[in-house]
Amino acid sequence: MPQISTPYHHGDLRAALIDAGLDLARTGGPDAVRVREVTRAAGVSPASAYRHFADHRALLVAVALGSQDLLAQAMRERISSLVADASGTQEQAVARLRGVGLGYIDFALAEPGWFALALLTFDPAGAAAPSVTVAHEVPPPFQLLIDALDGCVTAGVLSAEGRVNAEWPCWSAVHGFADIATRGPLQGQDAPTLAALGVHVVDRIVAGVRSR
Amino acid sequence: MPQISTPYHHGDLRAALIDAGLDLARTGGPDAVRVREVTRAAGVSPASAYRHFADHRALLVAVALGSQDLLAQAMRERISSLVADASGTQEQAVARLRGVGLGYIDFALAEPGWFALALLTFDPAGAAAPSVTVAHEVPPPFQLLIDALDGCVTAGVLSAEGRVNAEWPCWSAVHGFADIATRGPLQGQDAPTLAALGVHVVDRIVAGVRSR
DNA sequence: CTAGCATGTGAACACCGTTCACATTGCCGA
DNA sequence: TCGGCAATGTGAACGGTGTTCACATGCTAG
Repeated sequence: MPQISTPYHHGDLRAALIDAGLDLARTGGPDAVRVREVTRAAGVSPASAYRHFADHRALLVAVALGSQDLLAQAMRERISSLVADASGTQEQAVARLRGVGLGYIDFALAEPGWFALALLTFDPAGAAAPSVTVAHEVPPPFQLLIDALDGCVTAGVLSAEGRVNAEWPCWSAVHGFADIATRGPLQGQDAPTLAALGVHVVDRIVAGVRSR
Repeated sequence: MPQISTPYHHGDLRAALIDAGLDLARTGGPDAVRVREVTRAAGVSPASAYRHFADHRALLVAVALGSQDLLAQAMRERISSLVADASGTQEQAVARLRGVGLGYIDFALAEPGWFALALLTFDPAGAAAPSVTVAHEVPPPFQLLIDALDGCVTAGVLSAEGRVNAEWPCWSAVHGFADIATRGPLQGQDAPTLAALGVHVVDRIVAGVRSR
């Protein structure tokens, strides 16, 4: 975690506030990360948060970046086991593409609170870029998708023509399903059903992108 | 609009509050429909809202149902011009399916505030079913998708095997793109680009569902 | 050792959702 | 016709929120 300010009175507030925010968001979603609750959980005064964050939105974005890291980490672990498998590159490439989508969906189903919070990170209006240029220029989860699609091109399962703008159908389908399953009409369905539907969605969109 | 209570003092508050809520939500999204603001816009005391709605959530759901109707209406108008076209039933069926998806996307892009509000309707935890059984059992926009897919089966462009659970890939892709374009990284992109990407997403998911 | 500054605090303000006793108004039966 | 009743609207209040500001505290550079 990029931490510049040296610990003074507390030790490292800012980090402690972000951790408390992650705890609250895990069960309560984005609405649960409130200035007063977070500072209360950290055993500190509400006003102290404003020494480290400009306002409530800045705190929210900081916690959201944390949950986005968790999402990216879960996706990487999901596909790491596949890359170790040294089978044919064609199958491997599409397996990685599927793994990216399924990792995204699995994380959303397993941690809906964190997932809903991570979505705030994709909103450019909210993610204030600190001064110059920064990491998080393109969100890590999205970068994993781009890499997987590029891998499909080099492996020959996707033509150069089929590659252009392929990110959006893929991300749309996977993200849309995660949203529907998490906050929409599929909410509360049993886990096996949701997992099966998730696989179905990924299979259909991969087929659609390849059919070109 | 289902309106049971007879107008007493005001004329028809409830309806006036819902209208005011729609006005506020159009520019400000779901967060803008607040009890105090809505009653203020209607020129009435904040407490008066509680004669017609149990709490803030109930008011929000009522306004969301209104915006959902607007969404369904926009989608119907989008496909109505296609049904008039008496060409081959195969092309007609897939054109209707595409029209449903594009109507959904176009509405989201044209009215992001209303669209974000309409999403609340798909959440079963929020849409309180008044007593027995009701309309809105399955949301009208979703019903349009189901009908379009069934039409593809009868027209022969979709096998019975390919039809099962086809709603979810379709809705996921279209809804996911609408969400990404509205609140995500595509937010603020110019309209022609978004429209072209929307067409691309719809084309890919339709191809994916047909390829089975 | 001391001056200065980063950090944490307590109280206050405005806004929000919500409740409650009370005022107003239309309707319906005697 | 008229009186009462129930439905509707009101003003003030309570607890919660984000946010600010003067003030207290304690590390650290010189």
